[in-house]
Formats: sequence, C-alpha cells, structure tokens
Amino acid sequence: MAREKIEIKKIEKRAARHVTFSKRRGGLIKKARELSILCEADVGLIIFSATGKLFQYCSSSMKMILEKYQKYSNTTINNEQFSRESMQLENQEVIRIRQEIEDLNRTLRQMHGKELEGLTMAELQQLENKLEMGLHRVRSRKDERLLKEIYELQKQGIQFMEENVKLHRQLNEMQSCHVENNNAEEALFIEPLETHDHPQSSESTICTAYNFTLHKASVVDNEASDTSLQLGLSI
Amino acid sequence: MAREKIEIKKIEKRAARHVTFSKRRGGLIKKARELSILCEADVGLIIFSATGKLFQYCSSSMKMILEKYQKYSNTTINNEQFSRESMQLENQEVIRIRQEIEDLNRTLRQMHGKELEGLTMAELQQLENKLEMGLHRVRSRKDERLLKEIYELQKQGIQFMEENVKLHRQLNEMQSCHVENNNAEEALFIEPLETHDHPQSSESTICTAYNFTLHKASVVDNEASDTSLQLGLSI
DNA sequence: ACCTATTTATAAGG
DNA sequence: TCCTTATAAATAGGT
Repeated sequence: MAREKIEIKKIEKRAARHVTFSKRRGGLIKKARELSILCEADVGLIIFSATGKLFQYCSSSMKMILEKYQKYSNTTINNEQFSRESMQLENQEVIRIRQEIEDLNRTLRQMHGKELEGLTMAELQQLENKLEMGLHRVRSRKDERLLKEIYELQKQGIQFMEENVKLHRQLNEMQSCHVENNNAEEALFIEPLETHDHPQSSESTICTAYNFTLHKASVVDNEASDTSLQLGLSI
Repeated sequence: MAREKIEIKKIEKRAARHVTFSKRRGGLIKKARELSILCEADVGLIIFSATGKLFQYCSSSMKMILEKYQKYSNTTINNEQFSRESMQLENQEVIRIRQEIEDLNRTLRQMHGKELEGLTMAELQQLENKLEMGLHRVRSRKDERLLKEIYELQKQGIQFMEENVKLHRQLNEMQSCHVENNNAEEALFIEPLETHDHPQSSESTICTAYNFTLHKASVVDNEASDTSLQLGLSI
C-alpha cells in the first residue's frame, strides 16, 4: 500500500524487512485494538519476530483470553452450542449487562425518533404517548420554575420598593434637618441594588433592579419558549 | 477508512457493529498473514466476538505459538500477581458498565418527565426540544404508516368492486341463459372475499370486505390517536 | 524518524 | 453476506 505495489512474499533485503516488520506490526496492533473497541471483541495477538522477539496485544489480558481459548479447544471443535456454553461459563453477568445497555440505548434512540423502522403501529402509538407525557411534565416543571422565579422577583421588588420608600423618607428628613453626612446615606441607599451609578429616585431604582434580575434569568434560559414570554409581570 | 471518519468507540447499532466486525476481522487476519509472510514472523491471532464465538489465525499452529508464548511468559512474569490484575480489570469493567446503565436509566426517566429536580433551566429547555423533536418524528412515521394503509385499502376496495361488478355481470348472463351449473358459479363468486355465507349482492359484499379489513387495522393500532380517526375513506 | 504518492481498507448504503 | 463507491488509513520507497 504505497509507492509501489508489493507482492506478498518474504522480503529478501534484511533492512527493508525489519523496517516493514516494525511498521506493519504497529499497524496490526492498532487494528486489533480498534476491532476490540468498535465491536466489543476480545482480541489477543501474539507476534514473534524472525529473531524470536515477542510482541503482543490483548484487549483484556493475555492470560484470560488464552484460558478462554483453551476451554474452547479442549472440549471439542463444536460451534453454536459450544459458544453459548463458554459464554455461560465465562462472563454471563457482563454479557447480560451489556445487552441491557444496548436495549437502553435503542429505547433512547427511539425516543429521539430514530430507528422507528421495526416498530408496529401499537408501539409507535405507545411511544407517542410516552413522549407526550414526558413533554407535558417537562413543560409543567419549566412553568413551575418560571412562576416561582417571577414570584421571587415580585417579592424582592416589593421589598426594594418598601426599603426605598423608607430610605427616601429618611433622606428627606435628613435634608430638612440640614445635616452634613449626606454622602454616607447615599452609599447605604445604592448598595442593595448593586449599581454604582449616581443617586436616583426610588421608582427608577426599582426598574434598574428588575432589569438586572430579569437579564440574569434569560441568560440561563437561553432558548426560552413562548411560555416564558407570555407570563406577565405585575407587582 | 471510508465514507466517513468514525470515532474509535463501541458501535452502538447492533447491525452496523456486526457488519464492521466481519469486515475488520477479515482485514485484520489478512494483515496478520501478510506480516507473517513478508517478515517471516510467527503470528497468532485470537478473536472472540461479543457473543463468544471464536475466530483465529496462526502462521504456524496455534498450539505451537502458545507453547512458545508460555515459555516466554514463564521466564518473565508469573501467575499470582497477574490473575489479580486481571480480576481488578474485570471488576473495573463491571463497575464502569453499571455506571453506564445507571446514567442511561436516568436519562430515560428524565425523558419520561421524572427526576427533573436537579436540572437547570437550560437543561429543561434542551429536554423539551428533544422531546418535541422525537414526538414530531414519531408522529410523522405514524402518519406515514396510516396513509399507506389507507392507500392499500382503497386499492383493495377498488379491486373488490371491479371484480364484483364483473362477477355480477357473469351471473346475470348465466341466469338469463337458464343454465344448470349455478352452484359452481356461486362458489367462485364468494371465495375471493373470504366469507362463507350465502350468496349476496355485490354492494353488500364490498361492505363486508371493507369491515373485515378495517377491523384488522384497528386491532393493530389499539390506541389510535385522533389522527387516524380524522382520515376519511373515499374511493 | 519523517514524507508523500499510492495502494488498501473500509463506512455507508443497496 | 456480497457489491459498489467515496474516503480514510496504511504503507513502500526515499530522505
């Protein structure tokens, strides 16, 4: 597979043979690994170089796969029935559990609307019902969360408003008394709203606080459905 | 190495995994053979499929290469330590695989609208989108099936009608000729409709055939949604 | 060890 | 499983 096609027979040049051995050995081991991962096969590969050096790869452990192999060849050279038996002796639990994973994955794919080819009409209907029910529950949960958030915002808004009214009153009192520590009062007034602008009237301050909090909510909910947009805010 | 690049991880679809297993198994064995011939290496390859079936290749004989391997490993690493390691490997695999099942189950439950407590707003939205998409695909598939069934019924109905008109005409001809073999003609007339009642008029025969077929369809689709009910039958 | 023209392997789809 | 085809990967020969 390269610059030239080569015939599959012993490479006579010693150097070239060694180079090819290294390259192809790597390739073979890589492919063995890929097969074992892609297809959940148990693969064991033993390579002795012409000089007697050992190289090996095994997806599990060489000991394990060789034992498995011994069992296989010791009993008989039978096929179907035998593979089931060795399966049972070996990893019954693991195989069962893998099957379970596969089933779950198929169910999930079908819930995503894929691989529907084999389903009967009744199964399709059942699937539709499940999806509808799930969708309904998810939407209920979402609405619940949104309503709760809105309630919290309203509550917070009312608190802000009350606090502002109070602070406003205090400020007016202070001003009417001609005291000198206005600056301190202003700081106290601004801080709970987390703004660092100039002093404002109490109404516009409530607006600012609301905008801030609503913005945070819509960032989290980055693909909001109509539901959230249709919910009105009223204090 | 093909139409698309694939990631080296378990192929989830059973059919695709089997196809890939067959192909790559062949490729791997071919490469093993080539390596052994080109470079005079002694190569042994053991492959157990996920279902426990054995495939093997060996440049010499498996027995020989395994003996050689045993000698090699006896001189280096010994048994006790090794089997413990392989046990640990197996246990880890089981633990990992159980975790996977748990994750899949949670995902499924969430798609059923359960266990939504821990989800963020964004995750809820994502879930809603997935469910909507899945629902849409399932419904499309269902409608497709229903429309096909209706088309088939219409076709069948037309065939019945045509056949009955023809038979009716034949019957009338016979009767007007005063021939004696009426009974044989009646049998011919009834058979294609799978009824074993008395002779009927062609109109009521069409009705019977339709009721039979429609009943069969609604038994399969035992929880039909409104869609199927709203589809009118017209020949 | 790296490069790259070429051969092979193979994924997806009948 | 086999066929086809577009594409990814492996690799022979050279540096």
